[in-house]
Amino acid sequence: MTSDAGPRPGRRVTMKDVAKRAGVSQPTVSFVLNDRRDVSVAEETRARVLEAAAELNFRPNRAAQSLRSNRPYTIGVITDQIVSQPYAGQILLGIQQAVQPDGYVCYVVERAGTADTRDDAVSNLLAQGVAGVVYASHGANPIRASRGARDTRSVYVNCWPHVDGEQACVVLADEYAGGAMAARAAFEAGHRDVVFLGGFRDDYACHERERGFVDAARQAGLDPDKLRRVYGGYQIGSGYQLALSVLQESAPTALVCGNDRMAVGALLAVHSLGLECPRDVSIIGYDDQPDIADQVHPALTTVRLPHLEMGALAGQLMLADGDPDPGRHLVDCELVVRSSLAAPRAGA
Amino acid sequence: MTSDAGPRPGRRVTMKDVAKRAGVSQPTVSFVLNDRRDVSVAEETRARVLEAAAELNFRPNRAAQSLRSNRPYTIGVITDQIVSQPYAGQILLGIQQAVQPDGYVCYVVERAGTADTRDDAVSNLLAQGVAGVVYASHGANPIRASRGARDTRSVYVNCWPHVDGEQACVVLADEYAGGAMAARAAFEAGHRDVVFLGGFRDDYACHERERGFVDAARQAGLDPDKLRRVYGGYQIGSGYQLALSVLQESAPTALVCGNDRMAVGALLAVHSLGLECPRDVSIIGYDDQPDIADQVHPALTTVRLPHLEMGALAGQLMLADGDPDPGRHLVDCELVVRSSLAAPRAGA
DNA sequence: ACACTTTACCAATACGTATTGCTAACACAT
DNA sequence: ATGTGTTAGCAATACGTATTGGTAAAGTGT
Repeated sequence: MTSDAGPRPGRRVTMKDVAKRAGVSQPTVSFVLNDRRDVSVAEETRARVLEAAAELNFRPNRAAQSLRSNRPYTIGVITDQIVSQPYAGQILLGIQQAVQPDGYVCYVVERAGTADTRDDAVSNLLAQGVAGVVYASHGANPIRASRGARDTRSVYVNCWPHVDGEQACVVLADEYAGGAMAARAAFEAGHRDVVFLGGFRDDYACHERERGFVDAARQAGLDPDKLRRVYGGYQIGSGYQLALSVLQESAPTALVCGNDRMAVGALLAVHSLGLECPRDVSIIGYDDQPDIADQVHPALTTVRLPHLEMGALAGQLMLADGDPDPGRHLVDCELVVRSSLAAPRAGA
Repeated sequence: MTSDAGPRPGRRVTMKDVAKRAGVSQPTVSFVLNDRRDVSVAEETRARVLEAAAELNFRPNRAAQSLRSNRPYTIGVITDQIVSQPYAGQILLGIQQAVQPDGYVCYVVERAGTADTRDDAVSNLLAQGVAGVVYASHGANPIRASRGARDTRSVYVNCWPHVDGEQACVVLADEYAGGAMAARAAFEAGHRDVVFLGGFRDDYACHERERGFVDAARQAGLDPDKLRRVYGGYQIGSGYQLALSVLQESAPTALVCGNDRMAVGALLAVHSLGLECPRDVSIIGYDDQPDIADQVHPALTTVRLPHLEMGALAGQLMLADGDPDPGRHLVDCELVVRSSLAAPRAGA
């Protein structure tokens, strides 16, 4: 008969139930389960408590914990259009995996819509009493912290506070290194006439990647100013048009694109001009967007953005003791080699 | 001096603070704020309480509420790869918008990874004590409810329980009507030789859409068995290959695709054969995937999946009194007309 | 003036956990 | 035997809210 306990059956198991079963008091159970080594519990008692808790499948009531210790086991995640972007989930997943071992869960709020509904959502979130807020955006950019959230612990992923407070904790991809990586791949494959198809010119990511491109060109012994650099809008259509005009104007052997969607557009443009990739033109993307980069023909050589890792880092920073480590934390990108990049033809 | 209250400054405002300011007891505050009309409170007192609460910007402590009333203001959302899919956010957003007015909050758990980490995540979620769980998947399919969640109120979005319990509450897009809608658009534009480029053949969505396609053909006075129907895998590459072989074999004037990515693949195939869309071949997608359907050239005529509405419905069902209304709740899709569909050339 | 109902409010308590004293028992040295 | 320190454990309490069971005052009908 292992089932002597079974309290009021509809209720969840509480510490009191565990205490009764182990023949100790409720505080003792609390001490044991929280591994409070500063208060002494006999080893044998500890074992009995742990066993009882396991047998009853005890789960602490987070509401009671939060109430008592005034520490909510909840992290707010405020996103931009990010939720509607495919890589958004990666960041979220990274955060979750980082905080889950400590029993934390994420409350996700999309700040789409009007400013009103957004502030509603955020204040709803703060009303719940979160341990902190992670701001995550779809593209690295400044973001306005919600009013009322100024005194809340905050971590910014892929964005940063709009005001000039240097103490903000910011997690970013190392876009400069990523841009250099993409460009270097082209140069090392032997390309000399490489065009940079950037995204929004004012964009942080675009700017950094271009810096990387320029420095990589220099390192390859080329004059960056001789290489064309054009700008568009991160969409398939933009990539299509930019590539079309670039290819009609001259005959570069490689295109380094602002992201994978632009690369797909470039691919369409190459096809529509009767050329072939990578035989006539190599194409390099950015993002490693799932179901896109690896699915087009030819599959894209691209730079993977470390969204999972960025989320994980944000989660760790959020849980760290004291204020989250201020400053910019850069996470490395990774070159993903597929078939859209090849050596230029001998004649080129 | 409006600031006579300010209790211990670091603390959140509680009902006691409001009570003191309004000159009443804490229970009275509770009655007023919860609009408990069954207990009587003088109109004048009620007003005083409301004013005090507003002045102090009182927010109820959800942890305390949950503890006392044994009702967690929390809904668990368990997703599949959905978080890494672009439309996932739409479902989530829909749920949130539906439950937010009631003060509920969503905990999102991605069940990616091994079965172990998944069960960990889910049990973590249940340990928090959620009011219910919404299962959301990226493609309509059966899903195995997590063990330990069997007695929890559940709503399934875009999926259904793996076991044959008829009492499950399921929210699905009306894929049959959507498929018919897509096909009808082609037939009504004048196309006769239309090919169905399906996704996974065993897939629920593919099956339903094909049923819609067949019935729409019949209604258009065509013999469905004369129309080719081929199957692939919902990816760009699959659409590319299917379209390529279909177009090389005969000359259909329209392709009805399993989703937008397959449609993009089909577009690539059309281009690579030196044809033009929609002049030579019309293409119809499915999903209305953001940044894809509206960005390719030509922009895709497609069927929008009502993810936002499905999420909202799931949220409503979750909050309904009593058990969630069992059965399949179908949500309508919507035809989105863009330029990839045109009338067939006169000669065709 | 009396009983009875209604109105308006409050004191007390419960929810499950974490923490702060306190007590009892024992070990050890004086 | 006495003091001192350590170990092991529990009783009591606090967190903020919702609910139960009162009580005092006012109103109503005779």
